Parts: sequence; C-alpha cells; structure tokens
Amino acid sequence: MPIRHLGYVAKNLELENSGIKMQTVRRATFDLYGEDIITEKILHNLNVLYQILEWNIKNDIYAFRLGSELFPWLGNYNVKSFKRFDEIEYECSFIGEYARENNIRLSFHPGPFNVLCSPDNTVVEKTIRELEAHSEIFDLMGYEPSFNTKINIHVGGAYGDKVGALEKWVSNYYKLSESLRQRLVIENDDTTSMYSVQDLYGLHELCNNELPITFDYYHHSLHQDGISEKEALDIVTSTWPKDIVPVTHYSESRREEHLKIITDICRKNGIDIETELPEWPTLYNTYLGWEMIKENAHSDNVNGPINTYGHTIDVMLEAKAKEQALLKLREKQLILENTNN
DNA sequence: CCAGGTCAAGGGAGT
DNA sequence: ACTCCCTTGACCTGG
Repeated sequence: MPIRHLGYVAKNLELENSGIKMQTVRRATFDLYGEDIITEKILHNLNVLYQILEWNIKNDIYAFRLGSELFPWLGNYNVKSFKRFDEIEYECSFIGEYARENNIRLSFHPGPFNVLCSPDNTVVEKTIRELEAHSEIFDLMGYEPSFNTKINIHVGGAYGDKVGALEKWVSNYYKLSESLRQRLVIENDDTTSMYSVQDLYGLHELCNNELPITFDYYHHSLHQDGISEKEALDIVTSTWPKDIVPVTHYSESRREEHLKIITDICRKNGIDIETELPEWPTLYNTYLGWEMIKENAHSDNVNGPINTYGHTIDVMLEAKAKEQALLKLREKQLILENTNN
C-alpha cells in the first residue's frame, strides 16, 4: 500500500463546469467593500469546498489541497474581528469535522510570494502574517497543529547566496508561532539556483530536524543535484515524524506532453515528422510551438508511473486537468512500488 | 454572453 | 525591459 492517498489540488473541473467554483476579488474591490465582500466570498467558498469534498468522497479521493483563495486576501485582515465571524467559524468547524470524519487529508500551499528569507523586511512581515493566517484557518477547522494538515511553501529566494538566505530563513522561522511550525513544510525547487532536496536537508538540520521536506518529483528531475529519485525520496521521508505519512507532489512536463500529442497524431495518420509535417501547416505550427513552452510548465494530464520506492506516502497530483487527471491516472494504475532501485 | 484585457503577491529564468 | 513560470486563472469590462 505504498501510495496511501492520491489527491489533487485547488479545484474540481467537473463541479466548476456546472458553475460550482471558488470566487475571489480584486484588490480594488477588497479596498472598496472590505470585510463585507470578503465575508461573502469566504462563506461562498466554504460551501464550494464542502461540495468538492463530497465529490471527492464519492470518488474515493482522500487528499485535497485548499487554494489560498478560500479566504481572499488572507493576511490582510483579522477574520476574528469580522461582524459575521460566528458564521465563518461555524462553517470552518463543520468542514473540518466533515473532513476528519471521512479521513480526508487537507493542506495549504500559500503562494510563491511568501518569502521568509527576503532582504525586504516588509516582505518578511507580510509573509509571517499570511502564513499565520493559513494556520489559523486550520485552527478554526478544529485541527490540532500537525503535519497531517501541512502548510507547504518554498524557500522563495536565493539572491546568489543560498547559505546566507537559509540562515535568514531559519532566524525568521523561529519568529513563527509554535502551531504554525508544527504545520509548515518546505518543498524542493526546479532550478539550480534554488533549493534541491539536499539543500533542504541542510535547512531541516538547521531547524532542529523539525522541518519536514515535501518531495516534488518533477522539480527533482529538473534539479537533481547529483542524487537519484530514490535517494531523494529516502532522504525526504526521513524528515517527517514517524507517525505522519509524508506528502509528495507529482507533475509532468507540459512541453513533453505537447510533443507526445503531436507525434501521436502524426503516427496515426502516417505523417513523417521529419519530412512531411510541413505539408500540414496547422499541425506544423502547433508542433513548432513546443519550444515556446517553458520547461517547468505542468502538463494537463500525467502518465506516471509514480515510484514510491517502498515508502508509504500521500501523493498530490499537480496537473492542469485536476481531478480528471487523477481519475485517468488511477485507471492506468501505473504506480510502482520498487524497493530495489 | 463572451472574448479579451487585466490583475495581487516575490523572485528567477529565458528572450 | 518584458514575459512566463511557480501558488491558481478569475475578475471585470467593453462590444
């Protein structure tokens, strides 16, 4: 049973197509209407979330990442001071109870703008406020602080000096509340200037071995830093407490998916890519477009296999096609449990 | 009603 | 300097 829960993130396309979707507001709207519009959106979004969880249960999906837009402009207000806080609190605890009763694992992934090591103290202060606000939502949902309800971020900046940036990160990490630190986890990056699994293991040690690492398969493939996927997974799983199942993120390359679609079409129609493709201008132009796709862009769907190397983990799929991608992957059943290699 | 323009946050990479 | 990528496309407006 190597993958315990296979989950997806942020939204459900099927429900969205039937008009059930999260809402947010622009800054100007927030400034104009303040807590009234935020309250309205929060209550709406919690209702949508309930329907997503309900859909997930029906489809045997027991892990879901909450989008931060659940509470629009989180970190810019104290929800406890809102006139209708009672209602928000009630709905939150209802959701939390519902998720716990059904054994659903929830998590957050605050945006890439949360940078604990920024040289700009205003950014650090805003980051701390926003992360604490995420943690407080889990409090409202009735969760004890735990890595079961993780709040996942990246280091966020290197400034050409990873060591210095990490030192700064650690000093700010200890400014966070105890509750937040019992939820906060750190994820590996996809570029060499940023943080590999090994870099983060160093950070884990600097944080008294209390900061778990979320392993992102695809990011690792783009920034391996000299270690194999298996070695990386061995390392990251060791950073989680024994009684908590580690979480990993899984996605694939949009560029390769694009290329595969074109080559499949060509193969089916007997078109030789090297010599004959230019005779089909539309297809050819689409083909040429693949190089424009950024290397780190995510695909719509994923093919797997996801290799757990004998570890028991939860896997969050980060695919544009969301729950549809999950259903398709599950059909393919391409999940490996290798313990050797 | 819908397509297209625009947006709120920090940082890095590619052009 | 500008655009894309990451979290996550949704909001808002003009035709």
